[in-house]
Amino acid sequence: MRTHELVLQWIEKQLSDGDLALGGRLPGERAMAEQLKVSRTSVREAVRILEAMGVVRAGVGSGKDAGTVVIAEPGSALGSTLRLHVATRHLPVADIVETRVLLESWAAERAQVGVPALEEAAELLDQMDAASDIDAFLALDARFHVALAQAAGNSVVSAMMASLRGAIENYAGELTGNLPDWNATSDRLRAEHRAILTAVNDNDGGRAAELVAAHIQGFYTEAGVGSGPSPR
Amino acid sequence: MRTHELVLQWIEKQLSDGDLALGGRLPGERAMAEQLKVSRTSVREAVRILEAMGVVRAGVGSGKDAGTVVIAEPGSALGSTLRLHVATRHLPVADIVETRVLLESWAAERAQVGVPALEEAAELLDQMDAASDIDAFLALDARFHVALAQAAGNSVVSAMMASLRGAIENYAGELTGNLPDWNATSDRLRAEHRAILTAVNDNDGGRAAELVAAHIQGFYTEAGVGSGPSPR
DNA sequence: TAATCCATGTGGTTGGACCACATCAACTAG
DNA sequence: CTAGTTGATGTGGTCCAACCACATGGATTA
Repeated sequence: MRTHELVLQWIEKQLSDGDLALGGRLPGERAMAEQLKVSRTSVREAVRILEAMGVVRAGVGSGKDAGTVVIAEPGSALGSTLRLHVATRHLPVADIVETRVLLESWAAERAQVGVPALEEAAELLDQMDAASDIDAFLALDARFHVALAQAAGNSVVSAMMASLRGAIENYAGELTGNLPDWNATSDRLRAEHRAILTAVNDNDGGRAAELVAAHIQGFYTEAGVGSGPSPR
Repeated sequence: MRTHELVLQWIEKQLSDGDLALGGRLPGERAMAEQLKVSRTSVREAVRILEAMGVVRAGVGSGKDAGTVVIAEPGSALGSTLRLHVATRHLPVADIVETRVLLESWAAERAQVGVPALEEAAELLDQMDAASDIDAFLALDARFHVALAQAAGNSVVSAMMASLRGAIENYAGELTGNLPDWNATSDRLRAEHRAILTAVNDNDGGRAAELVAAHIQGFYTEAGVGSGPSPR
């Protein structure tokens, strides 16, 4: 077993045993190295991996944001992983879109009316009406879909949703340039968003799921993805 | 931007541009360090992250298994990430089980008859009949479910399925000790597996999906998970 | 009293050294 | 000429010692 894996094991045990909780701080790199009888290099390699997994965040200096603290951001970590595998052509974009339809439909069908995430989703729609440029619109769009997924109350589904969205984020941004009429498209997307949220708030899960599926597939089909092999 | 992130960016670009393909070898750590004008340490940190993401595999020595090779194993990488987040209590086991039901039901419904994965699944069932100890049974069980998921032809769903299974693998192993009668349980599981595979081969996707959902939920319910808060 | 300076502790980076390992070519003994 | 041995080579794995940038907070000073 390699040295940095030993460090990883030790930290994972601290987490499992509850000795290290969310928001807690890891010992300094030098302290851990001395305690585990390994070099600081190996400790750093382990911390790097945890950072890539979204389990910790490292900050320099001293005070509030300093040190290596335990966080919980599986979404961005999974997103980076998926993005890399998309780059290797091992994961086709079409499969990611299909999976996104699957997860988001499920979430829309089970979204619980009255949770904070739905209120946030409604606010985001208002902001999208006022959004001027495409990038701002897409950023709000991403947050809307994540909020919708959160309303179902399954943190794993939420995390995977966010990661799928993140994995093809740049890709989606490039696609908008190919659309024939962005204004028309954005108007349609806005209307579809409203319809989805209305269906959810009416407790019509089945309809919400159908609308979500059509919404996502519609966008990528219009942009030239979703049917046929991945163009990337 | 930190130095190792620069290296990551460079490698990701090599992958995106196709200069580095699956099965290809990265330049040696010393060569990359010199080329990118960074220290070998930073290069190593980047390689570590890619290794944790299941994008590369590092091997010492020389020859066939030596050097840093591009691979594609998102499943195990995502599994490790999820396992860590379960350790932080951020991802409840119940949510993972629920997500697994979602993905596997979907896959069972869309499994394509005649693909190699289904043949492998059938062979695994035969091996499970001969499995003596619990661990061997569970290992074959895991492979069966992964094979079933692969039959749907969506690599993202397959990878996520494998990762979910891996994230709670140890957990599932511990649970079997709490079962009242393992022999009875394993007989039931075997029968359910046969029924699922039969439904798939009969092109009865709906029934296959129902059977899979009941199969997974049944196991975890019997073992004391799936309802109520996570016990871990 | 208020502004400044510096000691302290954090992660970030570097260069160099050495190790274990696997291969392959050159060499040597038969 | 063949078969076995040996050493050169190149890979990742590990460690060390030093230095940097940064943020804080207490000591010092105007």
